[in-house]
Amino acid sequence: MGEPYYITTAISYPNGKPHIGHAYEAIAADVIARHRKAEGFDVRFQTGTDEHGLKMAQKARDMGVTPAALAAEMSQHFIDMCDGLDVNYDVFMRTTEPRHHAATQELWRRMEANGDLYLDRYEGWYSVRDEAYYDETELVEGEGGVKLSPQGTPVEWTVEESWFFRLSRYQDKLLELYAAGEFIRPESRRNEIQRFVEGGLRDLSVSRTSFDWGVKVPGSENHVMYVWVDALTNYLTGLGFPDGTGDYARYWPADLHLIGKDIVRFHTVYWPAFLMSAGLPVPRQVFGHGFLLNRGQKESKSVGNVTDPIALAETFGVDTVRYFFLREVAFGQDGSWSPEAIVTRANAELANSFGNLAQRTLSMIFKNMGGELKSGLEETTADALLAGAVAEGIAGLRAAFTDLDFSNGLESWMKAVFACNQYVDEQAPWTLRKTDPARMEAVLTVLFRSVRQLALAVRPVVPTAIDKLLDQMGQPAAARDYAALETASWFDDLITSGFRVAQPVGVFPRLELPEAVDG
RNA sequence: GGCGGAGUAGCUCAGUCGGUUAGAGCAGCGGAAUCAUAAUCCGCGUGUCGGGGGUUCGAGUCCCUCCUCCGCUACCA
Repeated sequence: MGEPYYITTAISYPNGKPHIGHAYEAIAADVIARHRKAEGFDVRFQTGTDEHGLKMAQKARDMGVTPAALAAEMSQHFIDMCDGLDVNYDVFMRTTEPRHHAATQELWRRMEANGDLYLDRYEGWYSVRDEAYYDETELVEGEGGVKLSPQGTPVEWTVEESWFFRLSRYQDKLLELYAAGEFIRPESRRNEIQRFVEGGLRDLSVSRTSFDWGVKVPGSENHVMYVWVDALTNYLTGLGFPDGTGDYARYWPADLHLIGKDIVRFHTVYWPAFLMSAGLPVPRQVFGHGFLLNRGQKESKSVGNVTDPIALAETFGVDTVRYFFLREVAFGQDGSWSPEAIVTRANAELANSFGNLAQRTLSMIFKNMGGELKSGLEETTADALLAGAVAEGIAGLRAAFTDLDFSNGLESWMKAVFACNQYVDEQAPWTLRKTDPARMEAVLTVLFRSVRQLALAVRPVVPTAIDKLLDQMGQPAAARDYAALETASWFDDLITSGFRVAQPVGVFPRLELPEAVDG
């Protein structure tokens, strides 16, 4: 067993179907998980749904179903999305599960035992019609200067009993946490949060009495917990907390919470404060990724450009979408996508450069060597240079991926692919076939080895296609992690096994631009 | 209002501690090759590095100022 590595996505609020942002985060997390597995880590990957709160209760009421039934139905859409995108999680956490209620209540008790919870009054602008509090800044002005909610409903200043968390106590400790290392990434987010905390923290209202669809406050049963206490705790529940042995002991604290930039504050201010209060270790890193923009525009129902990620994957292929998201977008920044951009990128890099390299290599071995590989062929300087270029490209990918810099990692990999195509053209095995057959065999063998290395390297991103390729190359299913890159004997073992390359089948076909893509 | 980020080739972006002719990919143009998914390889960029001012022997890279866009945050109404 390797070193433990625990990664989570944010849990999704399932009051609608998954959108492209959910898919982006899930895919990125999956690639991180697969990369770490390939590097030899003992990976635990958790995702899930956050099913409590007023909106879910309201929606269920509107639909005439119970909140629990609605939650079960909607949660399934997120499970389906993961399945459809090859997102291979270990745990799918649902906050409505009894074990989650138990875990959250235990966290609450520990915060209370530490003297950080107290009962007071929550005051704010409340809309009876919306059953929601609004911040002063959210309010709009109606006729005659009357204050209205963003939905245009009347609001009144309301006072409600609420439990409060002494967030103000944790200012210094949080600032120490930020200063110590890379707790918050990217750096721009860290700066923002740091300023926010430096500006002083107010105690946080952490319970509500205006609805009951949530985790009940221990000893205060007319209160349910504030959504973020409930939601954030899922990261512990999935490990068996409060049982401190087993998975919890092995995987907590989390190595990485991968989240969207919009919820960085909850994960980097409230969450570590809750954990400190409860006497638990805080996660090692929180990474706030950017948003995916549709032709530079945020997707929204009002604009009418909402994309169903499953439909996107069906149109272009799961591997293609995964590759595009990680290759095109600088991780941590917003990125833009369009069908044209996906097709261009996929054709240029996956189909034309790498896919065609694999195809021409395997095809020539099949046709000119009877599919049979040979060892002991003479190596030239050009061969050694190519091997070096491939090794360098792969090392670049691995280092960049460890740093969550996917676009540069894949760029490094592409440089190695380009080097291979240059090598093919310079060596021209189709000419050597007539002039120097032995050299041709050596060249094709070098290419076979290079393609294998490149395939293994990029497998976390495009697992299905790469597995199809590695199958055609006789690579054992059990030896496809990065350790296989260093295995000295694999080539001789392959020859010994009597493997022969068959007529190859392309794994990264060229794409046509579809007529239209929508949900 | 405060804090922070960004503005570099048609497009998307790199440009480390300031240092010789500012780079990559895509697109475009020309050529080579024909093993391969009409894929590949080679060659081709006179860009006001947002505007202006300054420091310096020398600035995309530092300072000031202005413009535009974005993020976080505050407040007034």
